[in-house]
Amino acid sequence: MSLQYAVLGVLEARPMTGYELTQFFESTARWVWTAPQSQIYPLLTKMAAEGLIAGEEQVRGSRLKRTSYSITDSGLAELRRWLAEPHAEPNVRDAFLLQTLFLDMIPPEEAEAVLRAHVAEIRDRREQWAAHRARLAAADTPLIQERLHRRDPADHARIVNLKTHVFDYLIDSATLRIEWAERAIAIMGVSPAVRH
Amino acid sequence: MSLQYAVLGVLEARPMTGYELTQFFESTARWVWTAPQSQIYPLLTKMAAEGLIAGEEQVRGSRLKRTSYSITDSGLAELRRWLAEPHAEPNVRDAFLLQTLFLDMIPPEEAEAVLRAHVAEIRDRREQWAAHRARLAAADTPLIQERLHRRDPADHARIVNLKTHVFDYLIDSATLRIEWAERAIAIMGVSPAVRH
DNA sequence: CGGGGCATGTAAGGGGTTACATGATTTT
DNA sequence: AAAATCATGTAACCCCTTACATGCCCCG
Repeated sequence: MSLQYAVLGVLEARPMTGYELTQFFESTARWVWTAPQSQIYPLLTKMAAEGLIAGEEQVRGSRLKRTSYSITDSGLAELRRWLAEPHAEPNVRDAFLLQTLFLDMIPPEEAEAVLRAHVAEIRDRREQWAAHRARLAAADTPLIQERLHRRDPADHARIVNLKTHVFDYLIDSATLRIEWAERAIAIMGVSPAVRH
Repeated sequence: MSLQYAVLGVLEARPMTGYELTQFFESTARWVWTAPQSQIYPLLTKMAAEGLIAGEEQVRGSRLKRTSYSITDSGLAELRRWLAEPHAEPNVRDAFLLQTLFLDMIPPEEAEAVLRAHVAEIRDRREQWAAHRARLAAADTPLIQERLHRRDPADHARIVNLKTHVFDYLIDSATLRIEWAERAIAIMGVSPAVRH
């Protein structure tokens, strides 16, 4: 249940409500770990019951209530425990590779269209990762600023570098996949160039 | 439900029993799509009911029964339909990147140990992918031989190239991840070299 | 005759997806 | 006054994981 640790990691920066976490996991965090709203609320209830986070009810307007959750000492300890532990890699389950494996069973033009659609999608993702990487490198997101605020300034560069490095991986892996898919198109033998 | 299409793709090479498919998805195919035995048998029953595959009961010895499943015309058509369709990329959910993102919260030595364990695991996987790639490139697995057998010899090179290309991706992505994790260790600032 | 491989099932539980549902508050 | 946004829930369903369960066949 990694989502739990993603939530703890986010709340380490500052307290948030379920709504804010939902926004976050459907927007920014989406690029490393996605979670829909229907997963967030039950998880917060469960984590609060376990004492990993503490919820404080706030009143907006006259009646509307919202709960702001902050990480507890116990939550921070549990996060640190998880972080220090190596975890087995999940099983490989890549639908796109599976599809490519059998692409010789359909006409080359159709196979090429599938590969091109994939390239377009990965290009989009890469752009968004690159944009976020730039914002992180400049320490220009609200969350990173609040996070750095309570850390030793001597460590700021190291923390920012580590986070941008994660996005570097996402960007580089997208590039690898794009170039790989383009070579796959050549192998399919549609392009006259490779037919020589 | 990609497992269904993985099964169809395998059965296109030759008919197999549930047991053989289980072996296959826990060994060779494991490197692209894993599936445990408990998923295979119910799926085969379901697919046979839908007419995508046809099961033929065989008798081994006096009483032991086993069912050999072959792909039907309808199954082949469904596989081709799926292959020609572009599929949306799944949401990103990478527990290791998540862990790395927060690795500044634990002592550098512990963080380094986590990264090194990861590198070791990916190295193992890369070796096995490379071994399988070599076997594929030489058309030296039983399945690829049976698959090629019923295809136009003019297409053999293209089919083998496409399959080895898939394993090239797995190998290259492992290399990327290893190098990335090693740079992450440098960023953690444990090694005196980077501290200058 | 015992152990390992062949062969097929099922059951419980976790996590994720999609969709439905409700109501208050703020903005236009 | 309507529309957008804030805010929180729930329910059904699918896929996957782990584990338990059963029995036959073949080889040594």
